[in-house]
Amino acid sequence: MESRCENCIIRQFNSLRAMSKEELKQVSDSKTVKTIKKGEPLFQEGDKLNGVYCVRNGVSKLSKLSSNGKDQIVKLASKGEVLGQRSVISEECTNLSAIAVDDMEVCFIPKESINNTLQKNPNFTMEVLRHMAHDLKEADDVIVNISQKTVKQRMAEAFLYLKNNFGEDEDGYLALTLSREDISNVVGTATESAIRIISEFKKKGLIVASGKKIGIKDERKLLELVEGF
Amino acid sequence: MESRCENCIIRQFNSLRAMSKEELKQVSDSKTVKTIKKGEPLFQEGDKLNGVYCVRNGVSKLSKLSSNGKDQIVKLASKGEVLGQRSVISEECTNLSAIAVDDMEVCFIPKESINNTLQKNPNFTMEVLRHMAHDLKEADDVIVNISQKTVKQRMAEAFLYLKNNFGEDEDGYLALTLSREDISNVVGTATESAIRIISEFKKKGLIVASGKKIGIKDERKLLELVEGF
DNA sequence: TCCCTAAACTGACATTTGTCATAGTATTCC
DNA sequence: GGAATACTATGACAAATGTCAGTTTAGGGA
Repeated sequence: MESRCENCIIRQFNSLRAMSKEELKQVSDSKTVKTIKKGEPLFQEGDKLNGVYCVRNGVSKLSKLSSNGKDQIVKLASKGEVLGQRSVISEECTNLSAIAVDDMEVCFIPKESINNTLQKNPNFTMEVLRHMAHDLKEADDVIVNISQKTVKQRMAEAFLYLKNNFGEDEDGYLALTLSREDISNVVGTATESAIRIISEFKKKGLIVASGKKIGIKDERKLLELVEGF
Repeated sequence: MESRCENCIIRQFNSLRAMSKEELKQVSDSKTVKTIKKGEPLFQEGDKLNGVYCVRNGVSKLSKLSSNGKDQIVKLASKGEVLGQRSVISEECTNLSAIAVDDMEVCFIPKESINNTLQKNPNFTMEVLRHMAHDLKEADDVIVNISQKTVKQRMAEAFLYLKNNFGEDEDGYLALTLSREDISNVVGTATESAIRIISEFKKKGLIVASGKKIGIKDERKLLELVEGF
C-alpha cells in the first residue's frame, strides 16, 4: 500500500481529507506504520495517548471495562477510521481500550502534527468537529437501544449492523467474524444468553451459522424483530 | 439578568467564552430570549434547528423516543449549557427532544451567528470541539453503566449524579425534583421498578423522601451499591 | 373547600436474563 | 498426532425486571 499520506486513499474516509498538501506531507514524515496482531491492544483504557491511530486494515474493538469485570464494546472501527482523537483533543487519558479483532495495519500520527493542523487549518477542525458530532449522535442511539430494547432485539440489530458496516463475503457470511463473547460484549449481555439467542435465530431460520461464521438469512424478519413484533 | 451577551456570566460555563467582543456583540444583537414553561418543549426529535439554545435558568431533559413507546433521557442540561449544537454543526435534524423540567429562560442564538464564528474564530471551534469530546466520553460511560449495571445500581448512581450536578436545597433534599417517571426514564427502567427501588432505599435508610422531594441520607452506602457490594 | 385527575404506590404474576455446572467441539502448540 | 486449552453449547435454576390491575395520595382548578 501507498506509504505517503498524500496519496493514501484511506484518508478519503476521515477528517484527514481536509488537510492541505503541506500538512499531509508533515503528517507523512512524522507517522509510523504499525502492525498489530489479532488480540493485541493498540492502547488500553487509562493510557495517555501521544497521537492518533489511522486504521489501514483490519478491525479494532473499542471497549471499556465495567466494575462487574465485563467489557462493553462501544464501537467497532475499521479501515479509514481514526482512533484516539478524543483523547488527544481533550488532553485526557483515554477512556477506552482498542484491541485488534483482526490482524491490523495502522498509521500512528503523533499528536503534534494533529494539534498543529488543528490550530492552523479551520477546515480541518470543522471536519473533526463534524465527525465527532456524528459519533455523539450514534452514541445516543446506542444508549436508547441498549436501555429500551430486549437482548433479543439488540442481537438482531447487531447482526444487521455487522452486515451494513462490514458487509458479507462471497458465501454470504458476515465479513467480520466475532467470537460469541465479543458479540455478547457488543450487545451487552451474558455470553450464554448470546449463544442461546443465536441458536434460537438459527432454528427460526433468521440466520445460518457454520462455526464462527454467521450469515443473515431473513433480513426482513430480523428488522421486524428489532422494531418489536 | 443582564441581557447583553458580552456581560452575561452564564457564558463563562460554555464555549461562548471563546468568542471575541465583536462576535459576542453580533450574537447579542441576533439572539432572542425565550421563556419556556415546565413541560413545554424547546424542540422535538426530528426538528430542523435554526440555532442553538443557551440555558439561563431552569433544567431541560434531552430525550429520545424508543420504538417501544418509552422515552429515554440521555442528558439533563442546566444553566450555562448550550443545546442543539450538534444538530447545527452537522446540519441534520436533531435526534433528541428537549423538554423543560422546570420553568426555563433560554437565549436562542440563530445558527448564522454560530456558523459565522466557527468559520472565523479557530479558538471558538476548538472550544466547541473540546466540549463535544467531553460529551462523547460521558456518553460512553452511560453506555457502559446502562448495559453492565443492574437497575438498582443505576438508580443509586442517578441519585448521586443529581446531587453532584444540581446540588441540594437548604433542607438537604436534591435541588432538582424529578417525577418518578422522569427518574425511570433517566435510569432506563419501568416506572414501577423505579418506585419500588425508591421504597427499598427508603426502608434501608439510604435516602429520605417527602412527596416528590428526595434526599440522600447515606451517600457512602449508595456509592458502595454502585460499585457492586 | 371539594372534586377530579394525575401521579405515586403495592401486589401478583409472567417473562427475561443471568449464573453455575457440565459436556461437546475447535484450535493451538509441542 | 495428541494433549492442552479455549470456545461453543445446553440444561437447570435463581434472580432481576417488566406488566397488569387496582388502590391510595396529592395537588390544582372550579
